[in-house]
Amino acid sequence: MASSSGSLDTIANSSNFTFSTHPFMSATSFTDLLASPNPTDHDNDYEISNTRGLADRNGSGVPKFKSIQPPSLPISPPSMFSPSSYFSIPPGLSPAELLDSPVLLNTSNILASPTTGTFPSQAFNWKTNSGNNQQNVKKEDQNFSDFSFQTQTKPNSTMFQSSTITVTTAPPPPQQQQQWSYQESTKQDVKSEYASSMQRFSPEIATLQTNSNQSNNGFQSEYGNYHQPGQSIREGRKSDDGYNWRKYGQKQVKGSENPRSYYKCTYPNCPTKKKVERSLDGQITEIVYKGSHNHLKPQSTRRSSSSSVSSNAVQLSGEVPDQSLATHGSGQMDSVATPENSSISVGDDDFDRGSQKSKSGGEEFEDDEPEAKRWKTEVENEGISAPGSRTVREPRVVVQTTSDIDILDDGYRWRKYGQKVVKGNPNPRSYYKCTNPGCPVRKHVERASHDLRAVITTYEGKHNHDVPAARGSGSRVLPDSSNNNNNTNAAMPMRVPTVNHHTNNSINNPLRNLRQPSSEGQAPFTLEMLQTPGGFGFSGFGNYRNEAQATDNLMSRAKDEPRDDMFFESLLY
DNA sequence: GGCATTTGACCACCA
DNA sequence: TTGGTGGTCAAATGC
Repeated sequence: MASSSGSLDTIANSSNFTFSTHPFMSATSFTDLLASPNPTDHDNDYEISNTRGLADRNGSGVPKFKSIQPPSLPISPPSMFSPSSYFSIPPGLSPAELLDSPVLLNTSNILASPTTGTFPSQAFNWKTNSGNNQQNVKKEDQNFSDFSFQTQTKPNSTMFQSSTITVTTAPPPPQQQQQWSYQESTKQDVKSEYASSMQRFSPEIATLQTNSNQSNNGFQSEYGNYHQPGQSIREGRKSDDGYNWRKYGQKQVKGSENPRSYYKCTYPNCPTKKKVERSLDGQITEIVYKGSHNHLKPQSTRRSSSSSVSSNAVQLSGEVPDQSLATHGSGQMDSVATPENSSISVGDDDFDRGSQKSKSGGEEFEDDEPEAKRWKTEVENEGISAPGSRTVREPRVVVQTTSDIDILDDGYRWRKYGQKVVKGNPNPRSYYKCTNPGCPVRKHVERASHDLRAVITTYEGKHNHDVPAARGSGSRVLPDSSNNNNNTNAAMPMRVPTVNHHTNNSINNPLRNLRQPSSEGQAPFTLEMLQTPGGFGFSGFGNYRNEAQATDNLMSRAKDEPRDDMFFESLLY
């Protein structure tokens, strides 16, 4: 429902953001690229799982929908072949600034869910299957830009990353491909990067940008990282997508001649996994991500090892000693804005849910499928595991739905039941209900109109049940047991007690929220809120005033919320 | 020595 | 209940 409320037309029409025609782009259609004899060269190709219902394959075995570049693809260097060159960025305006620009932010009313980062399904509809590739050409072009605007719904960095997605989605010229292979000489790396980006793009991982400066820094950092001459191949493999992975298994799956490798994120307690399927010639034919990173992307400039990750953790703990922050989301410290990676992992339930939605044929957010089955289902639904269905497949990246997804933000499971743009805020407000039977608790989330980096989460009602046990909770052990005030489930990433019929403004007091989760356990803030232009919450709370302003506005609007809910209730029930 | 990868075995899920 | 399959474990191996 809400996921489909977006309008591509709206996005496209409202878009003031234009793509400059890249020399290569003009020479090669997107579709052509997709049909490239060397699919893996288009590592930027990836497929979003939640487009499953939209994406399809033609009979030729070549996916009709190519991957779009993951939103969080590290900002590429400003080289002439840089993806960013696809954008027409006004002189003197940095990409980050552009992203911060109200123009960009306002170009689309289709915002990702503040909590889940969910985008309207149309947002990823750009790959909608249609009959043939030719038809897709224009659609791709159209949706191409649409997609970039969809990403705008994310906070700054997300938007920026999304923009990157758009860029890389464009047919990369041979030269550019080499440029894109910056991080690794291997095609795999690029794909992985896309996948990783996708991860961050996912709801579970709300990527946020602290400020333009940081953005720029991150830009440069990423750039420098990927051009580290001293990076060893091995290192590159580990950090192909910016995260560190450890291969823990490989299998020859039925129905495919390609071996499937299983990787785990090496970050302690990070549940993220991915499986990579490679063709016999070593080209990646499929990447499926499962779960979301609950940590920062390791500094790629450093050796890709746990040490770099640890450094991030230290940074986090040092600047944000608050446990609530650290536990918000997946139960561990989510990403923190850093010059390199101003992102926060909050949850990628959006993508997951989207995929689930497509799987369930309309029912949103069904997430009861056993985790073990989810991988399988994901693949099967994609039609990629069907024997004989693939010859030379386009590399694909699937953001895997995880059972954890819908509990990441506050420990409870939520079902989205509506979305609406309320007065005073152009940003849509996503409405959620607790999925526990009989539980009256609802919440709605929206981005502040004044500061899209601020997210207002309002809870209503009180949970009449405990925090649901996290599926696969066995691995979800909090790094600090003290975070788990409610020992109902030690594996729970975070418990967020609700407040009895009291509207909680998430950004009422960012500082308070950040440092002190309400005694009532409410988790009014989101990590995104912390990502203010000044790196709020991580860099000295430099932009607190903005937060306060947004809060004021939000507070005044909170009064209308009950009626909004009623509105949806009337519509949906 | 530390870390990642390999690979056979084991486990869980499902039909 | 059982076999097939996918996912994970963990010892061995390599870098």
